[in-house]
Amino acid sequence: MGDFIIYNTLSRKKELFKPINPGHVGMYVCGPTVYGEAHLGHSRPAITFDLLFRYLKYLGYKVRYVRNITDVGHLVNDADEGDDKVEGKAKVEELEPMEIVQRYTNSYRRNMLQLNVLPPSIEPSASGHIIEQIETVQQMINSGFAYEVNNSVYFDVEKYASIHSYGILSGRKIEDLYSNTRDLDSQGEKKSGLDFAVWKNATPDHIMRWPSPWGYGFPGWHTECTAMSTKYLGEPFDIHGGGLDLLFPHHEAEIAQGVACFGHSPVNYWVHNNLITINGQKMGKSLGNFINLDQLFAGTHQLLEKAYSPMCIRFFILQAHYRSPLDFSNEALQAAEKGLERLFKAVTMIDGLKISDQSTIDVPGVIEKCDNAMNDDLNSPILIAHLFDGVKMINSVNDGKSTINSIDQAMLKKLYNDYVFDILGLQPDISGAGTENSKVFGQVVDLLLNLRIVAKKNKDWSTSDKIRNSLADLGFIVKDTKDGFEWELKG
RNA sequence: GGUCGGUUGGCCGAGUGGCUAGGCAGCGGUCUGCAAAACCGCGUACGGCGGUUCGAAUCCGCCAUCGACCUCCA
Repeated sequence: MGDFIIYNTLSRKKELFKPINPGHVGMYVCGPTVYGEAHLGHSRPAITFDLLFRYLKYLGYKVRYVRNITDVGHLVNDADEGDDKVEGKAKVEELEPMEIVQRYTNSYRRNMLQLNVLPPSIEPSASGHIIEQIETVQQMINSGFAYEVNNSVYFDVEKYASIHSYGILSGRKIEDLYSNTRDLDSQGEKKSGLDFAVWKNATPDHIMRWPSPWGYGFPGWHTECTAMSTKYLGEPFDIHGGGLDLLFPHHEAEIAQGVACFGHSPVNYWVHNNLITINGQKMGKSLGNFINLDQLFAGTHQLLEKAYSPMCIRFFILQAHYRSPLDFSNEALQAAEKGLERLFKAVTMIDGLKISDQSTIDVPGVIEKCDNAMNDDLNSPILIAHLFDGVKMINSVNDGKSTINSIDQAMLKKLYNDYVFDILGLQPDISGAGTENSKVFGQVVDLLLNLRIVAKKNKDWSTSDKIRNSLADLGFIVKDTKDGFEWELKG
């Protein structure tokens, strides 16, 4: 567990990571609201924190990773008015809200599996933690930072700000917030426009409502994260992650709620991933550039020139640093696709490299650079750059222009296993490989190409080209090597 | 309007006060019956204008521009 540095939004600095309990890390990440298909936007935090999860484990930490499923409490329009998102979707589709929740939870998990995102240790849902949330609300009332009005409970931001500082995470000043609140009229029953609901009264026409000390209702939009993160990770806990768009007000409110409940800040390290744009534009439903992951994998969106595999998407996202904005375009994705292919190809060549007594390549140097890159705030693009330096070495040895000894070969093997597969979580497409059918199939192709070798020996170029061209028409790429051939089937 | 963050070669995308990022595409070469792959070499970029400095793409100021957040959003 070396010196792992991570950027903390709270201090706006890179900090040395030190867990509360040596050897153990508690991490909470804001998961999806399950009222629609998972889209491109969901992939970035999932992959970013998957990378962090994997790297912490690689460093030897025992990690408890909690990622919630929000299935209640997020409102469609104004913060404290309008319908619950899940309930709204349920009405449109004429389904039980829990059917909506189940359907989109399933599809989210399926998409995450495709992206090779590891399942979190615990995946709690808001609707399954109503009792905990009621307790959290009660704690806020007891400490004097929340008040009840007409069967709803609101967080008293003004009172909180008079004692603690509201806005430490997002860098906002309370005065600015007042002057910038767009809609002072919608204050309604709240004491102040800045106050937010922690428990909301619900009339009988709401389907999703639960009994509470304040009557029937549902929890406010920030309550679940405070209740569930501290239930499973304690307080304070180590890392809280999420998209940059959640910084304000969601995470700011979580800090305030945590302080109100426990008397101290609930989280040591706040980590935020940047957002994704498409052709330089923000992704938005109204802009027509909202791409679901299924559409991306199938190539069925009008902005897509082709389908992109989940691994291509994963690699593309990892080629940018998690705190930088990332722009999706067909050109960029296709570049990533080709690069990834080259990387995988080199990895499969390591085992077959010719061993020499001496190495003319610097394997330990590459390893050190890779470690340094990841230790510096998860710099996956730098890591990948160094892995490509290694690719050059592998190819060069394979080409007979450099040599490698057995020790370096073993180190190289471990390096790529650790970094490509375990940490970056990239995996070659192995669908269909290894089955009895595909074995026989491969043998048939080998047979044809062996015939071609004979033709080549006889300088019968017309036969040799016919075999290659015919196979090419069927989607095979044939490459001659010094002592034989290679082939692959393009999907 | 407020807060914050960008602006890097054909495209994507790192980065540091002086030392080649990397990927993709392109060009030239080696290899090959041809091709593909691979290898070698090449392009010499940092929004604009000032300033600090022996030296700035990297620090400071101003301007331009883009974006995020300020309202549910990953």
